Amino acid sequence: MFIPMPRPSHSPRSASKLPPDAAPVSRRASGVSATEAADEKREAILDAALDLFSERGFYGTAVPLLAERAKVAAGTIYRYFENKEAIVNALYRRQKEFLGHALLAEFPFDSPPRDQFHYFWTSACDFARKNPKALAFLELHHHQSYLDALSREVETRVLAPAYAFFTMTAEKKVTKPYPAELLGSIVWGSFVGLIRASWEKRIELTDEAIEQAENCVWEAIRR
Amino acid sequence: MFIPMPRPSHSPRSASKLPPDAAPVSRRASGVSATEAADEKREAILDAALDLFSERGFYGTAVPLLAERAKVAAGTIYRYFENKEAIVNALYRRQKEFLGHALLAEFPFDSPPRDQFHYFWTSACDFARKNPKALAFLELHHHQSYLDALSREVETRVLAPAYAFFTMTAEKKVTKPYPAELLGSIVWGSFVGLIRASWEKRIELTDEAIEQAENCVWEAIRR
DNA sequence: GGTCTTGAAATGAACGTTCATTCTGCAAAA
DNA sequence: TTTTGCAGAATGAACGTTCATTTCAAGACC
Repeated sequence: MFIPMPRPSHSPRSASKLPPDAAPVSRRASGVSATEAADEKREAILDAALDLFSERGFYGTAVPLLAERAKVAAGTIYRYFENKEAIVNALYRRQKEFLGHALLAEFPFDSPPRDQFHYFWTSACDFARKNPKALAFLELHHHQSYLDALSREVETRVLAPAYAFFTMTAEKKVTKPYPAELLGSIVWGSFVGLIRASWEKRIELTDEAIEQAENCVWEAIRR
Repeated sequence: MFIPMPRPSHSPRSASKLPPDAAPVSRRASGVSATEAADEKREAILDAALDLFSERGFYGTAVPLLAERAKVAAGTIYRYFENKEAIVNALYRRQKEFLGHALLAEFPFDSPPRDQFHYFWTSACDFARKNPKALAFLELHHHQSYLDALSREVETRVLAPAYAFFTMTAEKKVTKPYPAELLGSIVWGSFVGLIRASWEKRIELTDEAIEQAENCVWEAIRR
């Protein structure tokens, strides 16, 4: 039988203070399976969070539901994350970095700008097709109040190469002599518009449609 | 002393069934001031809802906070709206219609497509500058699960003229021979991208920037 | 005077979070 | 080889709070 006890008003969670963004690590350095299991659980929580946050948003997702989806108990979540905000921030950073890597992984730095743009456009569409939830999550949670300074920093860092590209191409007189931020917002806006249209079944995201859109957007920015 | 009563699981709100989207109306047809006062209160609630929903989203906005912002008691809200969902739906419909009217009010039906596009682009940017919250609300709540069939119908109806425009201009060989939905998603996506960039202070939405963006987007779609 | 409107208070449900307890697996002891 | 001890991981009921919603006494209005 359960007997409720008077509880200390602010117990400092004993000795182990959780590092802000890391999985808890077993004390023995040699053992692997325990750490792996912990990592798996953290992954399961983040996977469930991606599912739910991208569909229902941050406030629309209850922690107990998140726990159920991740197949862990509600309390377990708080072994891996300080609170609900920490989950959304960890996920945001991860997905933003993931997107950044997808766009930069094989970027043809030595190719002409038109080819570089082609690489960007097809990589971005590929990312959207393969990771629709990741993109939906990033767009839905972008610039929200619960994102912390580190998440915003990641955002800025991932965006930086795009501005560099548009500054460079404008200098080379390949693209229009407009601010890099303006061209960037049109390109990214078009991309998001296209992807959202495909999510809402207004268009089908075929290779042909992607190529047509690329053609449009290049015409938008080229001089 | 309060004696809790068993409550009907779905009480039909006594005699007067609230019409889904109208303010409660006094029974007398001649009287004005009471009806006006009721209308004012309804407006105050919708105004507060626009403020809060556009900043914090649907789930992130608490009804008591909404009441406080509208300078009305929480209970009063339920005299004007059946529930929280009814508020967001009423607001969505109103703002979508508002946007539709802004874009169609003085549409130059007899002008050449390029001029029509210019009218669309400047009207849309004007709307975004004058009603940033309305646009933020519409973009944030677009295609969300709590929007009902009527709201989606309004969405479709307001979108229809845009498709008609792109179909017509493609037939006239003015714009690229691509599906209207594809061109539409690129144009609207660019517009939203531009406006969001201005909200996030990445660009300043000057007349010059609007003109440059218009130039880009027209180049994107023109043949 | 009778009807309608109001909003403070009340309500139960659901929220994020906590923590006493149980489970688990390995290492030392037997 | 088996048993025992124990620390870390996991659990889920309970907590205090806040949520959306309802109630109802008192005032406003014709």
